Formats: sequence, C-alpha cells, structure tokens
Amino acid sequence: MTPHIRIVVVPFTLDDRSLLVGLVPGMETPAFPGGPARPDEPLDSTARHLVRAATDRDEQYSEQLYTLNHPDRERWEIVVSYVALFRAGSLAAPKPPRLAWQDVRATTSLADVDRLILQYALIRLRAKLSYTNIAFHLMPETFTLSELQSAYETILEQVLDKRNFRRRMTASRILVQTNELRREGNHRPAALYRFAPDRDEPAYLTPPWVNAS
Amino acid sequence: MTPHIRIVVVPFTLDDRSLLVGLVPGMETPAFPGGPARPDEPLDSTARHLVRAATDRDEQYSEQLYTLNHPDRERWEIVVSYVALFRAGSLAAPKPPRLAWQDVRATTSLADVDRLILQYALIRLRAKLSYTNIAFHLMPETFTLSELQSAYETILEQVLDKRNFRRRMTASRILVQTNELRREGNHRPAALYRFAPDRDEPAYLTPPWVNAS
DNA sequence: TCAAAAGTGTTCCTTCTACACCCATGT
DNA sequence: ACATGGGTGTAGAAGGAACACTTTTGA
Repeated sequence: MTPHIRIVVVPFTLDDRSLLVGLVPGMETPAFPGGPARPDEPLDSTARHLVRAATDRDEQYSEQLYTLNHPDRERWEIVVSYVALFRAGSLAAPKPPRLAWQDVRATTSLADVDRLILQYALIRLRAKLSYTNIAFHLMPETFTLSELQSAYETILEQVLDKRNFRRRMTASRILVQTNELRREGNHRPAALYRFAPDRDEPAYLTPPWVNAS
Repeated sequence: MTPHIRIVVVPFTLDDRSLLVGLVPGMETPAFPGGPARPDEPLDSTARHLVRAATDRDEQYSEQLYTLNHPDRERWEIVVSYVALFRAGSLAAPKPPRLAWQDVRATTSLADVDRLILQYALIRLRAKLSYTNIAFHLMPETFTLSELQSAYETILEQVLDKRNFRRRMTASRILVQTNELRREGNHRPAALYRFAPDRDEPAYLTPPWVNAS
C-alpha cells in the first residue's frame, strides 16, 4: 500500500466583523483547498501554489500546522495541513471552481479531518495573535487603529479596551503612521497606519529553515 | 514516483549538566531513530513505537515538530519529525543497535536534514520551557529544586537566579513536596519534590485531537 | 446642535528583576 | 570549625487592567 501525500490549506480572511474560511464548494461536502505534494518541491511552496490556484490571489502568510495519518476510503493518505492568511477585502473571484468564504462560526458539515484541522488552525491563530504580529497579514495595506482592534476582537471573540489596545500597538513599534487620514461618516477622521515590514514577527516556534527542500 | 513517509524522532535526555540527543550509530553518519509510517496507525503512535524500539524505554513525552519534503538519493521521502523526552538517569541499554547519547553542543557530522531538525527541536524545546511544564518530563520521579533549576539552565544555556526560580516554580503549583529529603554530601539535605501530574501543561499550541487517526 | 467614532492619561495591582545572608549537615 | 550546597525576603521597575471624557467631523 503506498501513501498519498495530500496538502490541505485552511485559508483565512477577515470581512467586516467575521473571520472567514475559504472552502472549495465540492460535491457532497465542501472542503479546504488542497492537492498532492510534489516530489520536486518543498511542501511549503506547494501549499502556497495550491492556495494561490484556488484563490487567484497571493496569500500574505502561510505556515504549516500539523501532519496526520488518514487511512480513508481504501486509500492511505497523509495529510499535511497549512494555514494561509489573506488580506481583508477583494475576495471574490467568482469563476466556478473557486472558493466560497464562510464565517468560521457557521461552518457547515465539514469532513471529520477538515473539522479537526480547522479547530487546530483556530487555536494556533488565536494563540499567535498574542505574541506575534500575525494579525497584520489579515489587514489591508493601510488601516485605522479601530479596524485593527476590530480584527483582534473578531478573531479572539472578545472585546478589548480601546486605550490599552492602542497603547500596546504603538508601543510595539511595528506600526507606522502614514500622514493620510480616512474621512468617512459624520465623525472625526481616523489616522491611517501601515505595518512596518522590517520589524516582523519573531521566529518564535517557527522553523529556522523557511522552505528548505 | 511514490513517496516514502519517514518518521524521525529526536530523543532528548539530561545527564549531569548536559542535554543529550540519542543517535543511532549507523553506517557513515549517525542518525536519529526513525522508520516508515504505517498505514494503520496514527503517526504519533508510530513515533512512540519507533523511539521505544530504539531505546527500550518509554519516553515521557513526545510531540510532532514539522514535516518536510526530502527528495534524496533518487527516493522521494517525506520526513515527519518528532521530539521525545526521556527522564534523566537509566539511559544505557547497550545492546548493539541501540542509541548513542551525545551532548547537543557537540553533535558530530549529522546529515543535513537531521541537523535542520535538531536545530528546530532545540528552538521548540527552549521556547516551551518558558510557558509549559515540559521540563518535568526530563526529570526523574523525585528531584530537588536545585536539580530542576540545573535542568532549566542546561537547556537554556544560561544561569538563573535561585530565589526567583524557586518562587516561580512554587507559585506555579505544579510541584508537590514529598516529605523525604535527599541527604548527600556534607551540606544541608534537600527537599524532594514530585511533579503534580494533574496540573499538566496547557494545550497551548498543541493539537486538540491528541492522536486522532 | 447633535450623533458618531477618534483620540487621549492615570491609578492600581501584579509580575519580574536584582541582590546577600543564614541554615543544616558531613568531615 | 569549616566547607558545601540548601534555603529564604525585599525593594524597585515594568507591564497589564480598569476606567471616562474631550475632539473633530458631517448632516
């Protein structure tokens, strides 16, 4: 019996106040995008290519989650799972075989393995919010502090204190303030910020190789 | 071309003031214990069995590290790496095909993949020391606080403040003091502690399934 | 002038850090 | 009595949590 290596990617993005996952509509049950590993390519690259093919957009960030054995349907499958993050906005590319994005709180009937992987992906995502800058990969190029706070609140499913949040963010020195303002609605305009790409997240619990073959 | 799934386990243990890794002596270069995945068994179990076979001892703890593609020697190999922790003491079981333990600071000529994996294993182990109780899996049943501190110092390769360390440990409520003392050497005997197995480490960044198939 | 979101400081409490001496024992 | 590691407290700094009002704008 020979194994099939299947790479599965859980695509996340934010929309308004929802955390969305991307699913391939599929036959019976929708499933996360994925495909076979290729002998000549690092798994991380294959994961990127697969998710790119499914979305027509470059993801901002991806990382490996976990690998599990999955003897399914007379077929020996090894599933290597990944998380991919996409910037908020500009999601839809409605050509037929593309992704359907849906709220994580209302994911309908996934296969067992996909549910497991989604569960773990959420744990990791939430945990990493607290000690990395991973949230920035879900934000558009420029954003207001309120939008950023809303992103944190959406993912963590809890409200945060405005002043403490802003202090924490500005203290971390990974924000740079552009000198544009966003004026919309009948209220004071908000300052726009950008992610300082140099001060990126620590290597904390991330492999040192980053795509060794 | 069909892939071969190889599970590789990095076995760690402590001895005196060294962090040791277990290597299979092997032909040209020594290598970490490992073997093929089995279709009918969760990868985590296979990893446990493999390391058990190589050491004749039960490991105290193991967790998956990372999976990488490794097209080597005309053979397509997917390497799923694990870390396993062994209690200090009672290492040697000198039957021929067993492990040779050596100091991590002086590991000789490993294969590229093994070096990579070892590097990452060390990063993970050190990181987890700070926010989990993983160190206890490297300790014998009962131990003194000085021994525990020495374990932390050995792994982190830095000295820690005695009073702060003891405060931190007792505050964490995962130590229970036995009412035995260890009397050795010409100095005051030390209190022996035991790990409180209930208050085990948080699920923090560890998959929720724990050995789903 | 009103509604709506942006923006801003202080106090308290907990946690981390640095640091030095006495205690119990064996020889 | 002395050498050896075991054991203990405190003060200052830093970081996190709680909390309410003023500002700027569009309608």
